[in-house]
Amino acid sequence: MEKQDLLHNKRHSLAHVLATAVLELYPEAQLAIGPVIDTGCYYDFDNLTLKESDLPKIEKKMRGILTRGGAVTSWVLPIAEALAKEEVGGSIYKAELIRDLQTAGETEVSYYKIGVFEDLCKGPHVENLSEIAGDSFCLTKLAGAYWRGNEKNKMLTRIYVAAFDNKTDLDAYLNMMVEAEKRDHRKLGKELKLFTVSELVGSGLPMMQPKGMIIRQAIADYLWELHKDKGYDRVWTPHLAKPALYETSGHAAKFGDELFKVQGKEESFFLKPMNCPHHMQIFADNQWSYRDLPIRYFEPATIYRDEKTGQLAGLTRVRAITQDDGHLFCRVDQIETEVSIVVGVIREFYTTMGMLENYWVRLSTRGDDHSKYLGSDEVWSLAENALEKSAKENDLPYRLGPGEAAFYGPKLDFMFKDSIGREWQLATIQCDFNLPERFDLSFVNAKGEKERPVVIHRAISGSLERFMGIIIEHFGGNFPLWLTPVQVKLVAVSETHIAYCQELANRFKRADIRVEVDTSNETVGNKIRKAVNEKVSHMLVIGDKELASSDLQVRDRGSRDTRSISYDDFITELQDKIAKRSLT
RNA sequence: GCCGUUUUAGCUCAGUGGUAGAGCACUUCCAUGGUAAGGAAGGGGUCCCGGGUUCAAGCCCCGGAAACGGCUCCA
Repeated sequence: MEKQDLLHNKRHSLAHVLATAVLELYPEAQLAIGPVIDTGCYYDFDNLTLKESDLPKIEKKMRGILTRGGAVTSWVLPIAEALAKEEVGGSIYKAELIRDLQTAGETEVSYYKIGVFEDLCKGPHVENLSEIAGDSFCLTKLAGAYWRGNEKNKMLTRIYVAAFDNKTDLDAYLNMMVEAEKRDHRKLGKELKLFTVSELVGSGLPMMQPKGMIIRQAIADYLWELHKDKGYDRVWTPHLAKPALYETSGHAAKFGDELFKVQGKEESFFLKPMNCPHHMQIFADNQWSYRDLPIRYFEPATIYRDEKTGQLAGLTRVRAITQDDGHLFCRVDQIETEVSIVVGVIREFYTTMGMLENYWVRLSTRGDDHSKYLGSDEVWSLAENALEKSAKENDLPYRLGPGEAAFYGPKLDFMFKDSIGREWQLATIQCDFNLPERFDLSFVNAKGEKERPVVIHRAISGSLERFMGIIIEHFGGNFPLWLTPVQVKLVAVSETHIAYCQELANRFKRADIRVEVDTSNETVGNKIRKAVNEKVSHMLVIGDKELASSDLQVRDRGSRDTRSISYDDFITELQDKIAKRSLT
């Protein structure tokens, strides 16, 4: 048997062992479902109220069951018989699963018996529980989870198990989690003073500290630089609009709960939850000829969404979101060219960030439930086909994502991996025939008739806040030079060297290098330690030796040694790296 | 929003119903230093908020907020 399959079986059997342990300790618990996941397995229970402090005794019970060991046996029951058995036994969740299998055309189902515990299960499992090492797993977390993942259903109690082949693999996994925690953007954001959250300001409303703003602005500037020679125009839109705007667009009906309402003296407004309707009004205030198209608007714009409190998180899920938003108004025959231009920008941006490796693209289409979407079937196939064709022409590694479309149109969603392999949905290109219809947008075609433009919605970084959170973790706080808040730190050995440090700092500043001088009344060792912890790109300790020498002694981030370089060469090196947005 | 956990000094955290603590940071003084923590003194508290129990609450109970781990959602 393949090693992977064996691990899968161990995890699967562990889910059953977990269920056995829970039933032994809490006989009234009702079983729902217990599948295998990437890092182990989980089991969902109803009629079970647990605290995290209950997990150790469940874990202990599981080890006891493994120690007793026992062969695993299985058999098959006709589906009607199985259903009757579960219904008589009062297992409502198992009965529901069986009824679904019945509807799907199954005629029989299998059962597995592990020790004394029987469960409906399609298998496969280990042959004997003795195959599972008692120290190869641990219970990691307790969570609520809706039955069948549907919010309308009852919330069950879920216990997660981390499970691997052996203790070494388990420890490696747990260790990786600890490493991931070290680069958590919330932790680094605090340590490096990049951003701040204030309970007084509000939940989901982080603020940029000066050092965080340097990074954010560098990204925003770069994004505009990537667009300015590609026919884009900058626009600006206010942060409020009358409800009628979103009633027209359909956002009010779709996202009503999540729009912030602003009450004026006489009128009420919504804080804008997105920019497309505003941009469409800018487009609409012109008489466009087909010769003018495409029209391309770009605006890094802050929008506001009243997200449910439980889903707010650091910078990655906030209530004030700054999108690097752009809307292209074009003819149908221009879609592919425009998509290609955007794909080019995306590739360039993510190459610079060192994230283009192993990316993939989801062609997000309409799901089966068409009531969730605007517009006719014809228009949707037109849009979906246009995007698929563009994906093929641009050699995008794409897969279909049914049900993942926006309510007004299909999308190409770009999924990138960060430096520790986590995947993020970032850039997006969306093809929209519906909002132009709703806003009655038009241009005059070659025949002198009014024609409806297509709108392509696109974002490269997605949101500046979220993207910042992601690159903080991607770089682990060790930003490439062009993004580093402090590019050069000067450490004065003693008071007598401060004047020279200031003079040197001014020369760096004139060369557009971000420099800081540590003049504090501390030992040199302590000042060096602080500079290292701040993750500055380059550090120069300035004392008598440097005063006497024409060369600089530079200590680069990540190195414990210094190198000797002339002032001019150093400046050239820095300016060159910054201009190229070099990753190293 | 739902399930679970957490909330004590600027930061990281200890504190077991009986006078509010440590390390780092900060201020002052001494030390004038050479590539990851020099020494001393000092200042700093709405123990998340609101109720309750108790002679007495940071600690126990109830309600709420926020953060975190999940679930759900994500234009």
